[in-house]
Amino acid sequence: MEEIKIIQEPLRPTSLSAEECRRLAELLFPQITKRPEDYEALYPERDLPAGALVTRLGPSPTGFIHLGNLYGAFADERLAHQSQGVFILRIEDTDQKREVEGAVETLITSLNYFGLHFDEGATVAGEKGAYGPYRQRQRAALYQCFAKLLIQQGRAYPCFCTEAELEGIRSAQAEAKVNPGYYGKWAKHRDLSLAQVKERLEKKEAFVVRLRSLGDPERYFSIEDGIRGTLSMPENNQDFVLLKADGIPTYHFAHVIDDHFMRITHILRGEEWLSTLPYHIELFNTLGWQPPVFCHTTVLMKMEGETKRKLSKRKDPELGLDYYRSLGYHPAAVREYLLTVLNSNYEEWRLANPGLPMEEFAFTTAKMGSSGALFDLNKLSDVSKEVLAGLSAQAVAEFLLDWARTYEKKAYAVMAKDPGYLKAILNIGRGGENPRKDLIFGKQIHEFIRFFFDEEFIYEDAFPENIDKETALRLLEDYLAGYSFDDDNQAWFEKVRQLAAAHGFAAKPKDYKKNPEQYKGHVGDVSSLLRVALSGRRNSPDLWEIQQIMGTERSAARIRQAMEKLRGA
RNA sequence: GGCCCGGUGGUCAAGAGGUUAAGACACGGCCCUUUCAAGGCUGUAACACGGGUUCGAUUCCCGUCCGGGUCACCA
Repeated sequence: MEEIKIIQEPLRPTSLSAEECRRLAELLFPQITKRPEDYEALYPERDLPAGALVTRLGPSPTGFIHLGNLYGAFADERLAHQSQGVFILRIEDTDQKREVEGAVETLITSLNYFGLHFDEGATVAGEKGAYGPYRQRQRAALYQCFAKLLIQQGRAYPCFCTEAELEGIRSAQAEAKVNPGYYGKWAKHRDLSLAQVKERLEKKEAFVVRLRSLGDPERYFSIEDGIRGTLSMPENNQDFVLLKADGIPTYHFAHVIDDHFMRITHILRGEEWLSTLPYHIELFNTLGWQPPVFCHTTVLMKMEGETKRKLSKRKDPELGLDYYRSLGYHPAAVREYLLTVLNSNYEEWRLANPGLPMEEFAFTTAKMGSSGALFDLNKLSDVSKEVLAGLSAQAVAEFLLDWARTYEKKAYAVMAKDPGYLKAILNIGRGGENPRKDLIFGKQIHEFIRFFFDEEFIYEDAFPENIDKETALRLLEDYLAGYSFDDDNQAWFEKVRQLAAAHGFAAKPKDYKKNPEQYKGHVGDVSSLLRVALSGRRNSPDLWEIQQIMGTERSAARIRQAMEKLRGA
């Protein structure tokens, strides 16, 4: 990775003396007694094989994750695990207001469901790993230690501005047509004297800690992004907030400190962080730490009307992970889909290696796209069909039942009654060179196979219109008389041909096409009649096979039921 | 609006200074076929625009346009 230009000479050093800075720090953080080097010792460099990557997922516990989050998380997971590195779950709970009860548990369960497992970090039970705690609010003392350090160094200061004062600054800036923000001469409390601070403190005024930025936005630095290559950005000059009034850090401060002390090597995050990268770089430089490799992923987009839009948790609840889970998408299918979106060469690899587990694919950040990808349901379906077609009937049956048990209880009761039957149904067209691919997700599979179950059987389609009622009844009656479970597929269909011929239908469609006036129809029409009788549908898998699975009794009952229906009609 | 990131068929995308500009999904046609699914063959369809640099630009540079992101004591 390329070296980052270090921001050097202070533009406007603090007006306080070194001694005053020390006293200020002590005044603000008397309770902080640990020193920076204590933390360096507490969280040592990791002893990992060469080339091992340490990545982290840092969700905020707002109780909702969508496909876009999974997308990034999956990249993190692959990078860590394929390099024998470490994959960490860190809960970024610095915003108490937005926290949702139980969100962490939901989050972990969901991620696990989709095959993401963490080596270190927060767990449902608590946490594991030597670099914890992994919930940021529990690391308050650590952040405060470094806030204190920066104040000692004259690189941070307390700011007592109220909401109204900040608003005043913003409107003045708007009027003057300059960039908004707390910086330079607009940073009112940047040069408060020690006495002034004391005075406000005595009045119990709340304060935040801000960085005393030394950057100059006229100057640019370049940085190598793991996904996007060389990036050119202006230096930061914002005195952004490090510690909020409650003593809890902002994302910016927590991110830099945690990623340093958890010894993270690669930071994957959404491109919405690109514009604050200069904040983070200034912080890393100020603290004298080597920044990890930044990898800014593209956000997953959604089509809204004519335009693309970033996935939003508020507007797109249907893109929430639980949505896919509740519809019964197989986790492997979702993973497979995500991988095709994540790495452009994955599909190619998959085509060449149909049988290999996806873990063997060499995932790289360089192959990740940097333009916004649209979530493509068609593609997900296709991938899903492919994945399900590759599983055994047993595996599909288990998956289907697991899904139905929680999301489709009635269906579960029906399907679970006879596991052998269910398995036989799901085995239709499975295996071999060109398996059927009509199963996509749980709910859809259930719809697809429900006609096999008497409890759920209904006539979804009408009987063929070109066969009159009398003929239809006679056909069904004769069919019933001639049917034998022991016939093989060919023998069975031969009988259907004969049956068709006996009732004035062409035994072969070609004959019918040649002389349509000589026939009532052709064998296909007769099949169609049988198909509706047996399955309630005009389209279904192979009829002979269906009857083999349903058995003589059930099949015969269906035929009789159809006759009843015809008579009644 | 400032700043940042992007722009190759409908979608996802490969690609290199000279290619007939891959592939996948979707869509159309044909074949196979008792329906469906699968399979085989095949077709429609793309380098945002304008300037440069160059013998040659979709590829490099600049501008324009378009899309997205971000400008919080949210992450």
